[in-house]
Parts: sequence; C-alpha cells; structure tokens
Amino acid sequence: MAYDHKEIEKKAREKWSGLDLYHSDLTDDTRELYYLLVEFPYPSGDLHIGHWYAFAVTDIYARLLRMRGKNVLFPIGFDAFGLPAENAAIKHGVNPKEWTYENMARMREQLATMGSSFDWSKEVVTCEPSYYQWTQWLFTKLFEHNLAERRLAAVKWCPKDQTVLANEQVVDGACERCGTSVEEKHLTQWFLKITSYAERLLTGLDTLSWREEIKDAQRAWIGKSEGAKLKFSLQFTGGSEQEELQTVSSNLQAVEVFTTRPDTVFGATYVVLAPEHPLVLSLMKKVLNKKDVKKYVSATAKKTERERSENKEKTGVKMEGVSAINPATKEEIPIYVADYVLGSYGTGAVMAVPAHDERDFEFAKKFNLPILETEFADWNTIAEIGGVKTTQYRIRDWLVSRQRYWGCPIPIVYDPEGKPHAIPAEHLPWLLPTDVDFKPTGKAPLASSKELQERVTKIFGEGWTPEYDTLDTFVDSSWYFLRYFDSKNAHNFSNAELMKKWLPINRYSGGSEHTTMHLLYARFFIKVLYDLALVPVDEPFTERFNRGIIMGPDGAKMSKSKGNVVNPDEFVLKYGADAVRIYLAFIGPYNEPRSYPWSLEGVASMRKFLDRVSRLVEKADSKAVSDSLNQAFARTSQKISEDGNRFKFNTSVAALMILVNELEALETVPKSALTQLVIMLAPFAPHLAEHLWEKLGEEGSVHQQLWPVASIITASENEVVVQVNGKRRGSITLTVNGSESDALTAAQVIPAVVAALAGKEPKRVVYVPGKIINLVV
RNA sequence: GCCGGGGUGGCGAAAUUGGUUAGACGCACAGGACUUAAAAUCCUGCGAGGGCUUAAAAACCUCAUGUGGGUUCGAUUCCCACCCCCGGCACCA
Repeated sequence: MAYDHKEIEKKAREKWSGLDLYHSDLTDDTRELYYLLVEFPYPSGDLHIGHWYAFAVTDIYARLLRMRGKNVLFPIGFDAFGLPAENAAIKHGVNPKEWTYENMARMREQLATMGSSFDWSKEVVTCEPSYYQWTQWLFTKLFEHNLAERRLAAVKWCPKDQTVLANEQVVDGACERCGTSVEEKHLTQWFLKITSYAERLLTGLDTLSWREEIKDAQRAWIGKSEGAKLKFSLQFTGGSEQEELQTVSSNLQAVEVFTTRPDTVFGATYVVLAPEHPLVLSLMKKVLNKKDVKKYVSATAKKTERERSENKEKTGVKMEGVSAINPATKEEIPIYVADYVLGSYGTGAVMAVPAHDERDFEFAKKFNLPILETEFADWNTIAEIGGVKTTQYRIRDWLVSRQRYWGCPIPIVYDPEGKPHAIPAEHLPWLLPTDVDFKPTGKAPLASSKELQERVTKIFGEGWTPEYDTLDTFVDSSWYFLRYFDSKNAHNFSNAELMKKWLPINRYSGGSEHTTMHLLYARFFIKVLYDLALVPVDEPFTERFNRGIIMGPDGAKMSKSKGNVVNPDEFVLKYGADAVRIYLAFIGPYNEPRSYPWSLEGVASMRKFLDRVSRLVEKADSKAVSDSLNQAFARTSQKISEDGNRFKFNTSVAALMILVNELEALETVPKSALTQLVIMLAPFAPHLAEHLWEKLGEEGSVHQQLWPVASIITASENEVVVQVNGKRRGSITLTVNGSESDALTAAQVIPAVVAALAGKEPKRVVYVPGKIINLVV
C-alpha cells in the first residue's frame, strides 16, 4: 500500500520542530565544524522548481554531514531589497515592504514543506534595519579607506528600469534584469574600487578548489593584460595660431597609449583616439576639419553599446592639422578618431600597428595607411623612448548607486559645499524614508522625501543634503554569510570569535549566473574586510559548486510563454515532498552546471520506489543480519558518503535502489537491517524515514542517528579475468597475492582458453594482480 | 575568434591513476502473471546487425561511447586532427 504522504509529512515536521532538531550551537567545537552555504533567495513569491533544486538537494548534504557527526551550520535568509518588489508595488499599488514581507512569509512555509533542515534561528533579511545598519556601516568603512568614491564617469543606464547598472549587470549590451539595451550616460555616481583588488582577486583563485570553469570565467572577467604605456608627442601642422596655442596648453603635448606589444612600436603608422577620449575635445580648436570630427563623435555617442560592437566594419575620421611622432622611428604619423578603440580601456588611445594587429590592419586597408613590417624593439629600446611597463585589467570599478527606492540608503550626507560625509555610526541605521513617490522617473525617489531632508537638517544642520541613491542589492548580499553567525547582534556586524572558528565557508552552492557577479563581489568584500582586520580570512569560500538548471518537460528552458513551467506544489501534493526531493537528487550529477529536463514519469517512479521501501519495512523479522547483507550495507553507506562529498547524489540514490532491490528478494528482512536502511534513506526522504523509524519502534528521531560506517571486509580471494588476445575467455579465482604462474596455470585449463589458444604458446603474458591475465599469441 | 566544459541506447544517466562481459540505476516501450475488467503490484525482455530459416529460443560471431587516424597485450578513458553542442569573454589594443 502506498503511504499517506500528506499525513506523515505533516507529522514528521511537527516532531522536528518539537525537538528543535536543526538548531546548531555555533560555540560547540567538540565536533568538526562545517559551514554549508546555499545562496539565499530573493522573496519573489512562490517557490519554483529552481528553488527546490537549490535547497532540497543541498539539504541532503547538510543532513549527511550532521549524521557524520559534524556540527553543521546550514542557514537561510532573504535577499529582500530589490527591483521586483518596487515594480510590483508600482503595478499593484502596494507597498514594496508589504509585498516583500508577505512573500517571505509564504516562502518560509514552502521551504518547510520541502523537509529542509535550515536553522531558522539565524535568519537574515537584508531589508530589515537591523541588517542594513551593518551594510551601511561597512560602506562607511570602505568610504573612510578611500575604497568607496563618488565620481563622474561614463556609466551604463537602463532606460526601462530608470537606473544605472554595474558593468556586471550588463549582459551582451543589455540590462541583465529586463533585457533592454543599455545607454551610456555621464553621471556622478558611487563606485566601490574593486579594480584595486583585481590582482588579488586573480591570484586568490589559485588557492581555491573550485571547478576550473568557474575560476576561468572570473579570470576572463578580471581580464589581466601586461604591456606598456608609451607617449607619442603631438605636432601641429595647421594654421597660423599654432605657436600661440602650443604655449597655452601644456597638456596638449603628447598622447599616451597602452599596448600589450610595445616591441612592435617601430611598426606604429598611426594613432587612434577613442571618440570619448578627453583629448579629442581639447584638440578640437586646432583641428582643421572640426565639423567632421564633431559629427563622428556625436554619432558614436548616440549608439548603444550593442550597436557599436555589432558593426565590425571599421569607421573613423582623421584629425587634420594634428599629428603624432612615433617615439621609435621619429616619423610623423596621422591621428584618427575611431570607435573601434574604447574610451574605457587602457588609456583610450592606441598606437596602430597594422602589420601585427588585425583590427589596425583592417582600418589601415580601408584608409590607405602604410603597413610596415618591422624590426622589433627590445625592452632597453622601449625604456629609452619612455615606455613604462603597465598592467591593465578589464574589470571596472563597481558602480553601486541606484536611482531606485527599495534598497539600502547610501549612508552619506553632503555639506553645504557639496562634499560627501559618512553618516556617523550612532545615526545608523540610516532609515529608508517612507514618504516617497517611488515611480521611476530617472530621478532618485528618495529626493521626494520631506522626512529625509528634515532628518538631515536636524542632525547635520542647514544647507546639508542627503544622498538620494540607494545601494545595489549586490552590496547587501556581499556579506550576508557573515551575519548568520550572530544575526541579532546590535553592536557588531558579526561575531569575531565565531568567524575565527567557522570561516572560511566549507562549501557554497549556487547558480552559475553569479560567477561574475555576486561571487566576485563577495570575494572583493571579504578581501577588503580582511585588510581592515574585520574578518579572519581573505577568501570566503573554500569550495564552490554551481548547480544545473531544471528545464521543462520538453527540454526547453521553462517560460510562461512556452507553457512548459513546472509547478513543484502540484507534485508535492500528488507524490509528496520526499518524492520530489529524491527525484531532483536522482536526475543527474549536482556538481556540474548541466541542464536536466523535468520528467513527470520520473517523479512518479521515485514515489514508487519510496512505496517499495515502505512495504519492505512490513517484512521485518528478528533474525541476525548475514555477513553478505552486512557487506551490502557497508558498500552502500560508503558509496553514499563518497558521492555526497562530490555532490553526486544521482549515484547515491542508485546505490540505495540497488540495496532495496537486494532486500526485496528476501522473504523477510532482519529488523536491524531495515533500521540501517531507514537511516540511510533519511537525508534523501526525511519525512518517510521518520515515519518508518517510528514504525520500526525506534526511539527519538531518525535524524539524530549517526551514519552507519560498517567496514568492508576485503576478500581473501578475487576473480581474475582470463583473456586471450584481449578477449575475455573465462575467469579464475585466485588468492589476493596469487602469482603470475599460479594464474597462468589456472587459466590454461579453461576449455574456452584452450580452444582460443589452438595449441599455440602465448608469446606474451600480461598479468594485473586481482584483475586480469591476458595471454597474447 | 579566444578560453573552459561536453558529445555514451528512444530518454536522464553509469563506468575514466587504461584492465573482466560498455550502458549500473531509473524512465519509456514490449510481452506475461494477478483481476470480470481496470488501476496498483509483480515477473520477463529491451544498443545494432548477423546466426535466422515458416516461427520462436539459445550458443556463437561482428559492429558500437561524435568523426577519422594513432599509441597499447588491452582505449569511453591517453595523443593528433576534424565536426557538433553548452558556458564564459570578445573591436579590451
């Protein structure tokens, strides 16, 4: 008979909360400590199948670890600030806070129904003042140490979300959230100086046992190139004003370029400036074809990033009346403005070497510029002509200002001169005002708050003004895993003693979309806090696993428009949470970011398996467990332990199935064997295991039991396969240290071997003890 | 284009310090038992081809881990070349 999942699941959960089973005492270091972290969810409303995959499968590992006697920290919280709440607020006329808190309440319940073993006593919620007080405090630390800076810069702007974005949030020239093509704007914004940590973010990767593809993606994002900066002096060949102007502007003497190939400087036959290079503007008064240059520059400015990179056909315009001197050849060479050079990388100017660079070659062909095969310069020569070794990084500083409402207020005020000051700790949390109109207009919603201005005036005086922008939510999530140690602490962001005991985090499980966002930001944050002696480690995550994605039953990515969205609740209702959990574990390896189609029959079959286990328990007898059965259990328990360490739960489930198949073949099963089986089932199907535990008359909770570690008896004899010319012809049983001649003697009497040898003597014998003997004729 | 990871039955996948018969475990499918019937459950089969015929079965044989080569007594595993898929980066000088 099938078990009643609704009833037993409810009952099991009540039992667990009664026993307070999943509360971990962080001060208890008599057991080995293990910090298992999974990315906390955004409170979007309903738990979708992706959440199940993220939390239910990681939960299996948390349970395995506890059963192995470890003190496991497995916490959860909500990444609760962010745009969707605000958009929902605008759409439905509700308050973003209400929307968020309602969703969190629902999600807490749903997370419980999955049988998860999170320690809720340590929950963090990033939109609560008791949390964001410390986000703000950390921001002021960065500000004090000159790692948070307000400056004018070319920034990415999402016209739909009406806010600026960090580079990491622009994917293929479009807003990562809404897919709208981003525009470039020049705005004064807050940046965190992640570029100062570029080298350490890079070298730190070498110390981590992460999968190569995750590290490589970060390396590519950081994008280190080594080369040199070189100065090309400017020369003016234009009109009569030349002399006068040259004396006036001393900054117009040279243009600096960055190149990874300074050795090719002899072949530099022209110089290219990016259209946004500041020199373009300052040279304008000397350029003879001002109109053409201006036209080109403004045409480029109108293009979105995507449009600019889509058109690979080289364009540009020569600056007439100005030229540069190649420092190596002393030749006078032309200067072009062309959009194939980017203002945001290097010095925004390049020396063009058409003989060595494909892009320069194309441009030179189009504009009939000389292509010079050259001699190469050595470093002495490069140094003589003023070359300076330089390392460039592709990564940009992290833009954290957002012109939106539902975020952590930036803890800054401006004095009457407009100079920014950190808000002193005693005024934190710097509360998010509520008297605002949060419709996005491109202006920060906080600017509409009377209360905020009054607060500033009251505390700081007349003429002082608040910062109106809020922080990127990725700032909130860059340190949340530190707060779990002491989430209620009103005096400190975390607990120094516990951080020392528990950091770094043993394993962090999450989605691959965060490889070059959250994962990079969090590493940066921890390095900064380490330098400020606020945390004891400078890498937060020892191991990282990116999980895969669950696709629709048709194998395509789930989407409402395709109508292939799977709702986990349906399946939980029909088959129970345990069946859904075990199905997600079985679907494929969890240690690689592959994608797996959801199979309706697959979930049903897992329920059948669980029913079989539950029927098996009816067959209990009081006999002793046979040696061979003991061995089967030992193999299974060892296999599951090993697979768990690698996050390969698919083969763990298979091992359980094999064991169950074996037990089913018996008339009756020793009760103690069933007890062991139920213990091993517990991490995968926690509710059913609890139910069967009681049914077997056992005391306490199955989740308080230790993982069975029977040792596998090494056999004294093993089977050795006999091959003739690499083909299996039979097998022999030999003692473990049987010699080659023993093996050969035994092999040569097997009829099939005799037949295959056909009277010939083996030319060669390959003997691998315990495995194989191959006779080659 | 560059970097990384992959390509195994109808499907999800097992097995790689080279070693037994590739495809564990499960899904789907087919046949059977039980049942008045169905559901549920249980049993059997299930890479391809040959053997093979009127039909069925077995022994046995050949081929088969993207394609083509190579190394080796032995290759899904190692090497070379190519094709395809996924992810990252990309006019980054």
